[in-house]
Amino acid sequence: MKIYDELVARGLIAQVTDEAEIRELVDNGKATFYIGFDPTADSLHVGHFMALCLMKRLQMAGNKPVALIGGGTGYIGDPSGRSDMRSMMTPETIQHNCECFKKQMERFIEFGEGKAIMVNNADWLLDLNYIELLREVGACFSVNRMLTAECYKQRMEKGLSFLEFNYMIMQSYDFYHLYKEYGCNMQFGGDDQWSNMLGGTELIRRKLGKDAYAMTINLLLNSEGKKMGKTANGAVWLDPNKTSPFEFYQYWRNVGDSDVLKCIRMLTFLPLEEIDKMSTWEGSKLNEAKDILAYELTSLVHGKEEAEKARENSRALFGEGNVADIPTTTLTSTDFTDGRADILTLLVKCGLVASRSEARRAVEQGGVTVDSEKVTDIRKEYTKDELSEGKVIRRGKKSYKKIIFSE
RNA sequence: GGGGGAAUUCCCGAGCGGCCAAAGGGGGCAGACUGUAAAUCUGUUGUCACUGACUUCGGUGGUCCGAAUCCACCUUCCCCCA
Repeated sequence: MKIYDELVARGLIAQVTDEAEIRELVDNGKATFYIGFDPTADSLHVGHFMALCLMKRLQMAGNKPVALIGGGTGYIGDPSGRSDMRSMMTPETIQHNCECFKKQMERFIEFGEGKAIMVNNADWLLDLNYIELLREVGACFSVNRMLTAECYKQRMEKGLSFLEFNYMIMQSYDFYHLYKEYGCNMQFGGDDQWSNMLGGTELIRRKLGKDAYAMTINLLLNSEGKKMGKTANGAVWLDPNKTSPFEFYQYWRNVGDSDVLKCIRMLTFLPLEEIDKMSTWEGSKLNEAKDILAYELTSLVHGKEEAEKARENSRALFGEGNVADIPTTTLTSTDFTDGRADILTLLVKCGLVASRSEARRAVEQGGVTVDSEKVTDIRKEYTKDELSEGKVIRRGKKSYKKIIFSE
């Protein structure tokens, strides 16, 4: 199966400017394509991960990827897919985020001679001259047309600043620049980028009279149409310090039944035939698919070893087996009063709850377990001796900590 | 530039000068049921020394025995006209 068909089969392709032409380019390794990443945070997240996978898939098919870091566009902020204004980032933050992105990307994609290249649009955007730009590029855009773009329509009610309105122009300029500089003839991006990407192809056509192509990938939505990769605490990050491998694993282990197959198809590199076999699985059998999904992804992002650990710990925690390596909090004498510490203190100290009030509630509602024994008394106390061996304290089904006393 | 409106707890959103830690919904958390799923039901959701006390309603002052509620100024946002 050629790469284009595979992308279709995996449900990745959302919109394309010219299917026949793109298929031809991509299948024969003749595409030099770019994907842009705006440094909105100090770590990549799942959405970026999908884009990186796409890069990898296309790279394996012989195409040349260009990873663009939005060190320049980050100064503006993309209004697409947002109902509110982005807060402006300081140059320092942008710089820092760019560095973080760069490091993370290098783990997924091979950069170097004849391989992928990485560029930063700060290098050409920051020095643009306003008047020159207006004359050179601004003349090619119709405000009337821009306003009809879906991404702006959504913002017409809430308000759209001129700053953000210009984002599309900057992104278009990027494409134009890369086309001239690197012969980059194709752009990929999330489906919310469609209008911005079309802006680029059009600019290239107008300025250079050449054709360039754009293709968007489907956003990863769950069965309810909400973006995946988000938790109550924010995004699921690729940085192990922000989202631990275990949490990462658990996120995927817990996806809804109706989303498992889709995720496996879109995010993993498992062969399609194997995935098709899974599609007949039903009911509790689907748990196996979830396990595969979680393992595969954790392994891609954090490496085999971490994936192995996360899987083992999960099994130990939710099934049988010994919990081998779990997050541990070490207490010292100062955490004890008269050599004792009550359950509420322990819960707070190990970070399972935010306050003593919350700890109290958790205990009162029967959600706290110490070494598999339910704790119901909020005054229950533990001595240093009892904790010197370490105890596993668990809040609810899914959060737990090992707590240990050490002089 | 002129006129009008708004700011409440994680979010949306009610809120009469005392009965307001503040309705309702969403979300979160916990429990039951399960398959670490979904749906459903129940409880809970400011803090603490928890049958009580303390700190919250954009900010700063003021009126009052008493202010989320009234007044003044400030900040921010939105709408209409230009």
